[in-house]
Amino acid sequence: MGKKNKGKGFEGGIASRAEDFSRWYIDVVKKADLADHSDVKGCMVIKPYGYGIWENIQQSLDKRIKATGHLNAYFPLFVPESFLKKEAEHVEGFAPEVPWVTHVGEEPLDERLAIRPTSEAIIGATFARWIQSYRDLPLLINQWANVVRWEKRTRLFLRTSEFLWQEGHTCHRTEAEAREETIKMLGVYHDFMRDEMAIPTIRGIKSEREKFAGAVDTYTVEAMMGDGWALQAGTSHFLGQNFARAFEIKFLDEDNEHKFVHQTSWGVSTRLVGALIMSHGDEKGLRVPPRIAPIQAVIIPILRKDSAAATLEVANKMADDLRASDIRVKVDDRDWLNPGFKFHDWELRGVPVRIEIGPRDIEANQCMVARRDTGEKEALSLDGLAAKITEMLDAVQAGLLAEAEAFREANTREVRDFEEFKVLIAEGKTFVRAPWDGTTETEDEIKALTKATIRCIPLEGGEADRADRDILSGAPAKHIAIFARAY
RNA sequence: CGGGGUGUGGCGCAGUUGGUAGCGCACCUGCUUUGGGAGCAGGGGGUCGCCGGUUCGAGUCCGGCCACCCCGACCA
Repeated sequence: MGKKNKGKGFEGGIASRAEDFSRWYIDVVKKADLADHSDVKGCMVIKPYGYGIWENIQQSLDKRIKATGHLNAYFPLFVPESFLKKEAEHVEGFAPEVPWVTHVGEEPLDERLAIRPTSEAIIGATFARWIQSYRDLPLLINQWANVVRWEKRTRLFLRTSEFLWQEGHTCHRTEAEAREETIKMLGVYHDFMRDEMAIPTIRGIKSEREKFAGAVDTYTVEAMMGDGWALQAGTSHFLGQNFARAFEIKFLDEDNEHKFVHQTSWGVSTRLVGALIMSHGDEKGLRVPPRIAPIQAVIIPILRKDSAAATLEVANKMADDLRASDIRVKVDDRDWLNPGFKFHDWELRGVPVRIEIGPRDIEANQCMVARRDTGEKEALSLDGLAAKITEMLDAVQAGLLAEAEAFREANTREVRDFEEFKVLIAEGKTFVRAPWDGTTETEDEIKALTKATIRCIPLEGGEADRADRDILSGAPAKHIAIFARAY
């Protein structure tokens, strides 16, 4: 029995988040039933609960993508080698991690097929046929798909050989319009992550070294994880006319001239589930923001032999009432587990609100309600419960965002001295804002010396002062960049 | 691709100097429990990663292979 022993040492427990963050992450993914390693190296099995989170991310983001005028379509998984090779930088960037289909049965194919690492090539070739006139523009397409990048080192959700994502591909008449689209979709990601996932992100532009193979400019939304490391949560690329030239995506303009389109592409992936875990998790496990949670409230009936049926009936009725108010509810009616076990179980899975209902409560026309984010527990009347739960879910949503914002603020520093820079990075918990001379040489040297990479030059606050000198080289600074250890 | 480590019931592990496999959790049955990880009793489940060698006998010793994990390199 010994309840005291059932903390850390308990078999069902997880590693301490404070002591071993990466072990904690794996434990949460597995014990909260989000995903598992598969029989294929580097690939994962996304389990129903984890997939439920992804589905909510998908549905919610899909609405925003459609609300900005984009339409969903689907393109092939296979990319002919000749297509992939058309954009030189692109193929060079992806070649090392592309798996190839070379045979059908025993017959070799005339041309081998890449399993898509991303779809610029196959979509570009298609767009060339779709577009004739300036009246066909802008062309605003999105696809939900799986892609494959054969990674040498993988981590559940954060970097797997196959992953699920969304990739937007657009064509525009002018560069200005395409650039505007690039920034607009970066904003859609930023707002989506803030409003739905309670994850604050920094919008910025990537350095030459970190940008997408084939892009002119790559923009990113960078998030700070619970250990202070950075995670690129989404990207938006201004492709210029690189792919348009490679695939001859041309249109006849008003002035009767053939012109190449200006393109963008942008994406987020199942990595967002990893971002969610590492942003909001705590020592007890996962904390899922209510708007994304597959289960927003779990009802735990306190079942006693003599009153079990009556208690269950009240619990089920309560669930129906909450569902009528669009709350996603589950009644945990497993009669072979005691309440204490269930409390821990649902806390580990991060369900935002827990409702306990037992004989004593029923008598008093109340229930006990606990918030996952703060741990606060209070008695609430059964009358008008749905409205109060809805209110509480909003409070949890806001609370998680506020906590994440405060954490990032507390762990961001503006630095002008390289010694201080080194110390902060070595401690590994900080976003360091520092002047950069804009050269790849300096960027590489800083990385070699400290392991810190330039996450981005933030769109807000990325301008260097005239007096600023590069943190390492001492040369006049071109930007204020954000440096951090990154996943 | 370099360095290190680990492969034994579903999971986590133990297994002395070689003698034919065990523990915890989980699972099944029954009874008692149930408001912070329940108790008792009974029960099911393993060709010890693979191949070969040494030996009367190998989870244990030797050789080869494979897989996975950790650290690095690499990774829009």
